Amino acid sequence: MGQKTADPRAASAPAAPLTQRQEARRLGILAATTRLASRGGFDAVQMRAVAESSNVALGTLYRYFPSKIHLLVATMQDQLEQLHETLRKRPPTEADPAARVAGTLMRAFRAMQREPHLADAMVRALTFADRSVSAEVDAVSRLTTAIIVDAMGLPVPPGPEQLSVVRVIEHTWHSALITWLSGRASIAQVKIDIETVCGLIGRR
Amino acid sequence: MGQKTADPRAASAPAAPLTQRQEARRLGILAATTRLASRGGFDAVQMRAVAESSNVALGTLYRYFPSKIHLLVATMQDQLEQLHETLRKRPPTEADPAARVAGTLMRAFRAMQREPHLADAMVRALTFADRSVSAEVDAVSRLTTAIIVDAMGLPVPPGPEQLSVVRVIEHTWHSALITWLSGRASIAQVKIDIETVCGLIGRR
DNA sequence: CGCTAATGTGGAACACGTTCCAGTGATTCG
DNA sequence: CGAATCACTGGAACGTGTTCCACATTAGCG
Repeated sequence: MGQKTADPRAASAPAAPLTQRQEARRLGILAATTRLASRGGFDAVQMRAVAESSNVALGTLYRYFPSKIHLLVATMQDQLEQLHETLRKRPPTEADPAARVAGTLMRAFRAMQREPHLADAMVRALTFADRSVSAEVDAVSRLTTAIIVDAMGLPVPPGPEQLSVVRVIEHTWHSALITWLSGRASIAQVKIDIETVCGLIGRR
Repeated sequence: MGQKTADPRAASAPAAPLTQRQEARRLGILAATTRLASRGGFDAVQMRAVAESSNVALGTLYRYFPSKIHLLVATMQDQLEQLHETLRKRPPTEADPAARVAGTLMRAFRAMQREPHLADAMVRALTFADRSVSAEVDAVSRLTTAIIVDAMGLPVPPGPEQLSVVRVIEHTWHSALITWLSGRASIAQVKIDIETVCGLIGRR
């Protein structure tokens, strides 16, 4: 009676396998979301509009993504995966680990500047998410961590102290992004903040 | 035409003076908000409920606070002012500036733990706020900065580098709070993150 | 091929933030 | 005191996220 079988994508791995059609639908929804978000930001991503724009019924949209927040967090995950891919192909070249991390984050930041509305939608969703989205937000967080750890060029299993530093960098990254998106900090200030926090790297 | 006279409290100082009745109303609204938030968090702060609970018509509530976000950010400002007051009376006693800041933030954190729902409502509002609330969010940010600067025991005008450090600490504080509130980080982890970022103090 | 369960469709309905308005005080100024 | 202005009330109305439901389509499976 209760469960209507598994959602088509509970967290990431151990969910229903998704047929081709379903995967295509999912991607279509994410594409529509990106499109709408790139225009009007968070507010423009209206569930009815997403459904229409991706040729899917509202109920179906909600079956794939149980809330607007889930949808936008999934979009962020999508974008981050692309970024991670790009970064793997052309990794940062700076000599100093701290500079590599700062450079990587600034690259990501520049990508956000190109699509500020999209960035707005994704970041607002990320920080507004409550416990019901924690699994998905966690996935995004792991991705971000991976990107930073890669940039640091750490030996595979980083120690707990290094992980703390990475977490603090991630905190600063998110929060600085928010202050920029809400117009309370300039691009230059975000840069300074990122560089400042990267000063934590390579110290004990 | 257009402006319906000044809102009863645009940002902070240069607004309409507010009569006693009005100030009382304002405080009543904030009290009702705190009450409701302390129970059910962000979702429980429903504008109709706030209006009813503070014996004010919905339209009046909106005249005082133009949105739910404004209302919650104002509540946070209120709480922070109280905290600042408390801290001024009993300042941190640690010898090291970094330890003083960490201790101060942990004290604030403990206050949040006592009212997690209230904290949830306020912090979610703070990070969800868009440009239309930037003045109010800025006021909160200035208050937070003041608290941290006080704890550092800095000479009155801190240099730009020190201000960057303070901003990074603030970023970490907000973001760590969010991860705790959404159940993705433990209290211990928040403590570690705060202590880690405080390692930036007293260097350079 | 037909049966059955799972999926998808279209749309109504509901909740809550927000806006608006007509009427009723309350306050101030002449 | 009278009049004008402003604030407050009560409530209707609207938009958007979310839920629900009756029906249609699809996909596997004997």
